Amino acid sequence: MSITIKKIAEDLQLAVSTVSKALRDSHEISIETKKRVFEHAAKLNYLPNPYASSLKGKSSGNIAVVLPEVADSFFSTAINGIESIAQDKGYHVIVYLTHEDLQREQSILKSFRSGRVDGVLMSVSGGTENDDHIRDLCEAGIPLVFFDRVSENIPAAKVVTNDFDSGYQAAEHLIKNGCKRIAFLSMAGNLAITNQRLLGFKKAHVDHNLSVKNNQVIYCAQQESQTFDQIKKLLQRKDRPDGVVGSVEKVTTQVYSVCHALKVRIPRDIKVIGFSNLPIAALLNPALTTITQPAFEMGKAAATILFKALERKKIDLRKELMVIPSTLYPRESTRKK
Amino acid sequence: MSITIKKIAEDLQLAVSTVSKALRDSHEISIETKKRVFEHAAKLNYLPNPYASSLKGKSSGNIAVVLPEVADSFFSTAINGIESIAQDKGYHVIVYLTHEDLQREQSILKSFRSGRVDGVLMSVSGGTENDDHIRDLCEAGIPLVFFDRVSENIPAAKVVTNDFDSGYQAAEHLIKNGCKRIAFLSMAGNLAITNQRLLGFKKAHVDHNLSVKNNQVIYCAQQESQTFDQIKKLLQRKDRPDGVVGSVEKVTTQVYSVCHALKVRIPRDIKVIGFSNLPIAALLNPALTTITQPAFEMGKAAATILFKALERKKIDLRKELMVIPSTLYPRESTRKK
DNA sequence: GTGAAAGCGCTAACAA
DNA sequence: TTGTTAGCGCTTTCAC
Repeated sequence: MSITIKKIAEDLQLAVSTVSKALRDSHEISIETKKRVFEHAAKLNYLPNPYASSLKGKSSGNIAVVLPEVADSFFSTAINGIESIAQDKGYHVIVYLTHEDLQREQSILKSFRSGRVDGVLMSVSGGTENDDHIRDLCEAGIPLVFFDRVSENIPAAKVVTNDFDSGYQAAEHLIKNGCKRIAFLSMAGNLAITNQRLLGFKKAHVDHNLSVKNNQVIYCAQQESQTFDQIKKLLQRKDRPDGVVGSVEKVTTQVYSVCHALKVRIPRDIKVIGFSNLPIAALLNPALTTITQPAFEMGKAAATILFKALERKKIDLRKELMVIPSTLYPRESTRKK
Repeated sequence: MSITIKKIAEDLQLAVSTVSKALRDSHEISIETKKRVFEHAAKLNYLPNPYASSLKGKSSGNIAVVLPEVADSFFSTAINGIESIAQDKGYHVIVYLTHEDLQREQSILKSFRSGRVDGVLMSVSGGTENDDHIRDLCEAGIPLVFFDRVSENIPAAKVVTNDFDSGYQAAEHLIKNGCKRIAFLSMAGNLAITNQRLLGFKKAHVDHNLSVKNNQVIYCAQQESQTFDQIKKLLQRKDRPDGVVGSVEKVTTQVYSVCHALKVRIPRDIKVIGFSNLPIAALLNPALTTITQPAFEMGKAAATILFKALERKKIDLRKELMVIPSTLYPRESTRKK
């Protein structure tokens, strides 16, 4: 069996409580005794049983990261940021994937009320029309920090990028490069993030005296093959758009696939800009103009806020809102001529 | 405070043990009582405290996934596979990143002896020259399943792809398409996986009466910028290779970056094939010929083996070895003419 | 400065 | 079929 405090106590002819205190470097214990305890513990490779401490203490040493998916450059980079902070703090990161499924998200969040995790970082799934489960979690007193995909009406800490501005910039970039009929590829599910981007997109049109027709906004399905078909149909219209904004990475790469399949030339026939964190955007055919989010920083920031709340309870998470701007990288896919 | 068994017992005028048994659907308890307990528990939203059960039971309900990094299509897809199985089994997935750093890997593995996780899935880091820490973990009796990047000499379960064959195929593919001087981009750190691929690569050369000079094999640094410089130097040699095999994804995309920077044309000046799980390989400029590993399946398989071991202890993990073949997708980057 | 003992929430003998 | 009790490993009063 593994080494316990009891074993150390016996070996050293001390009481369990003395060893416990010594290990936590309590001032009640003499230097001498502490030294003996530390040395013996090190020799035996003693590791405290996390469950015993959690049962008493109340803190599990775990945080949850709830994501729609992980095979996406934004999320995998964000995990990196989160993990870097968590490792510093000695916390453990439990990853949960919702696959954009509301039911799964609900049952995952519900399980957090068991105390397995001390706090939650989350990017809501696209299927989340209903956010009672998130509200319940907050009301249960479990610290929650949203990042990227937030649930707007819930009073919790939020780390986002400047979505409205980015949508505006994306549209303006295309307009300045000569586009007149720009399609916006959103995602099904009424996400705040894509809504904000769409609002910015529309505002840019207004400011440049262009109108946005309803059929220029496409709500892409979660399923890849369906999205492909939707985009295909879009590009086969007789009034085919001359520009496209992809509101999330998955959708943007699909535009490329469809263009390749239909032999629609980028940027000549159609210009493409996408929200994406792909490190290889510049290597695509043609190089993809991107709005790139500070994924690593956002992960780090969200984790930092969460730990601040975990350490001293006084912080009011409801008021925390952090906006970290994205960057537009112009590349071949939106070149003017 | 949260709902406990004791609370349920009091409400229902039962003993805690009765409630405990009822909740586990024990046959000792009457249908009637079970029904009352279930209903009341549901009404109160009772969730068992995972620490209390773990303290007793011995099983934590957590598994660890130890990875060099997460921003890599192979690993992020593998996590998907792992998570899908874990969610089925009601297990929680704790992710640990080593960043290819031996020390970090050591301290992470050491922490597992505390019992926080019931089992470990791992892909070893490139810096792992020394594997005592892994051996120690196994000897501590914690079930371990390697996937993809295995430590060959350690007697633990392994899920790999056919690395030797894939290396062979990669080289042969280039040779058949006219390459005479093929470089192999390995990774620093003596990984079994890249070694196997290299051996296959060499064997293909022998079989086609070609020799492999030492300077055709490059051991790329962990640091991106250094790798870039190494590849740059390679492509600036007067006897520049006419083909390149990238043994891991990170290295392969770097070849593209360097070619773009140096205006070396693919496939005309140099043909490129890479081990990669990038879903957008076909969209690169030019479309990248890949050896694609069954990442999702490998993750799933590794998790399945681990859970088999966790459920019935009789399985001998040391003997488990599963080989799932990769697929070569020929694309533009290796086209003959 | 050190030790004895209670108890965190749950499970599993053993009793009734 | 149900209840009593001990104990998992640790922390935390409270005595000594």
